[in-house]
Amino acid sequence: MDINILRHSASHIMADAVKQLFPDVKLGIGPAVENGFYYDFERKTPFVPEDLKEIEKKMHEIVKADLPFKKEQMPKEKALELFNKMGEQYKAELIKDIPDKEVSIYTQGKFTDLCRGPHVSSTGEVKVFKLLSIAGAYWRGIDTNPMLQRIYGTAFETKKELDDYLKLLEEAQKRDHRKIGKELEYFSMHDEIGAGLILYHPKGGLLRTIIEDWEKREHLKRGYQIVIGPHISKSDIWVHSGHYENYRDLMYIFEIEGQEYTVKPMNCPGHILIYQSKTRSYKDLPLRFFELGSVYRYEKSGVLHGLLRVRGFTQDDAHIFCLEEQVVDEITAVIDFVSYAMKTFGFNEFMVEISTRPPKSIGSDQMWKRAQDALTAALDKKGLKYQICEGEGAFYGPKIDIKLKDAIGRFWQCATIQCDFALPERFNLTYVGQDGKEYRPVMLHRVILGSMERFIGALLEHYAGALPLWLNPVQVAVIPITDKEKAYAEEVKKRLSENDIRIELYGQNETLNYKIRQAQSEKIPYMLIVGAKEASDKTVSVRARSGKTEGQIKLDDFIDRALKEIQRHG
RNA sequence: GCCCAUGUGGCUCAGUCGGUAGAGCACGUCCUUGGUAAGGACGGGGUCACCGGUUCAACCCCGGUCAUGGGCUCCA
Repeated sequence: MDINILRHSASHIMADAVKQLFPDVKLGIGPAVENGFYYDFERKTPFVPEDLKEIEKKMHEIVKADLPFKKEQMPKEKALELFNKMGEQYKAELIKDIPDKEVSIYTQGKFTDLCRGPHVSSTGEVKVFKLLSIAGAYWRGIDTNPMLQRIYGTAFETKKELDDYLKLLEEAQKRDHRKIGKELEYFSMHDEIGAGLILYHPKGGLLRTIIEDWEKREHLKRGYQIVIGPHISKSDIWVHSGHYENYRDLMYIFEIEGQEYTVKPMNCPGHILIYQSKTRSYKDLPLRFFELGSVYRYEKSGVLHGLLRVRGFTQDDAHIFCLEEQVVDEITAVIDFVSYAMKTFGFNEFMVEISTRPPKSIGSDQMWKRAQDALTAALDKKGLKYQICEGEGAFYGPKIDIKLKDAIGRFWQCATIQCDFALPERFNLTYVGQDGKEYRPVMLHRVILGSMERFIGALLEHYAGALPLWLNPVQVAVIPITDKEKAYAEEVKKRLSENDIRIELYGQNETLNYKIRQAQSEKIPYMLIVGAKEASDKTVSVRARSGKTEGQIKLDDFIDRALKEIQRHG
């Protein structure tokens, strides 16, 4: 059976139950969605969590009654009359927008709904379901429309599938980067600093440094040049670029001595100015400018979410200026870079999307077509499958988005590649061709990890906080059993530090068990336990984060092993 | 920005039909020197997010603000 049909039927049963319990509600829509279903209702007083239990109870009654879903086809006018009579103004509005002459309605028991169908044959088939949450949602998703009350639920064919799904939700909650970030002291946010602004604690700062160092090395290897721009600028540059017109409301703007300034919301114009700082020849291209660029955007308060949606963030941003005939190769190289990055950071699967021209955009149709053709050509060359998202592109060009699949199957938007024929036009960028004439370069915008913030959030959730050795801010905990081994513990610390292994010495006056527990809950990859035996033999006893222990091994052997593991990014 | 919920020591949370608060963990001191996930005792720490109102009296009731969470809309 198609799970979506089951869920759609479950949503009708829920609406039926809600109507029975709260006759004054008006129906919105109730489709099946990715992991379940929802139904929107207009109601003066919002639903409360206790209502969900009552609604579920009523739903079980409806299921038990095993009422058949009856389909009826009728002319639009008749349906309109029917739903108007029922006082369902939202349904009436939907009917008016249906282009066909006839519409179908479904009825189970006393509940009738406008619906394309299909449905299961009777309510008795919907045995396994659960209501999950209450939320507000705009009628038809338009923010000037009234806000309806939405109830989310899910349904499955078997109890086991439902239990597995609930377990997955629980697991996701355990991995929540906000929880882990706090527990493991990676970062924090503060009322006094402001919403969406991140304070990195020592461990978060170190993790970011490790990632940023990796980025710089890898970019230099691939022919990028590192550039750095200021965090504020006069507004003029954004007027020139067109961002001012499109995104003024989302920019931090302030005034100094009558001159308007903005906090940088993007890195591209800076890179463009660097490009323009001298006459460029076709021989210079491609030029690849890379910047770990911190940008600030005044995102609406309601969209902020942990590290995933913030107001201040640092992109691993680069702009590639190239000849049109180099575009496909450049995009291909970026895709290779992304694959390498993903593998390095431990993500094994990904999904690709192409987004096309949005309603609000600049540039000619011809430019958009050429840009999009270049993107698809590169993906085809790599043999990658992709989905097309109509109208989801940036205002200056189409883009490729790459989403990483994490350890529990969720997707994270990180890398994007955007093809831009528009900004070079707007800034009148040129290069001198072989014939001595001026030509327009193509500009590619791209990020590999996206933003440090979001990527760190993704990493923490992917690994549930247990970062691999090369990324973990603390790689080794040295745990002396008693104070008598302190001198040897210091020696071990020194030897590891000399080899650039990041260690923490657990020297407190506590029991061995206690210290192991601490190191374990901090998710430190290796614990080296040193007692009298180890001190006299110059060895360490190794306990891995997994709980696996091994007897004494030579300190040098451990260092060797650890360095190798770090090298292969384990 | 919109709808709903939440905001109590560093953390997790309890509590008061309105009479200025409590636990565990963490922290400090002392005792304990212990072989692979919590040794013991004592102690310090909160103007109950902020501002205003009602009241003899507000952490608790009302209004506003800020922040967080679940969604919607949005994401150059």
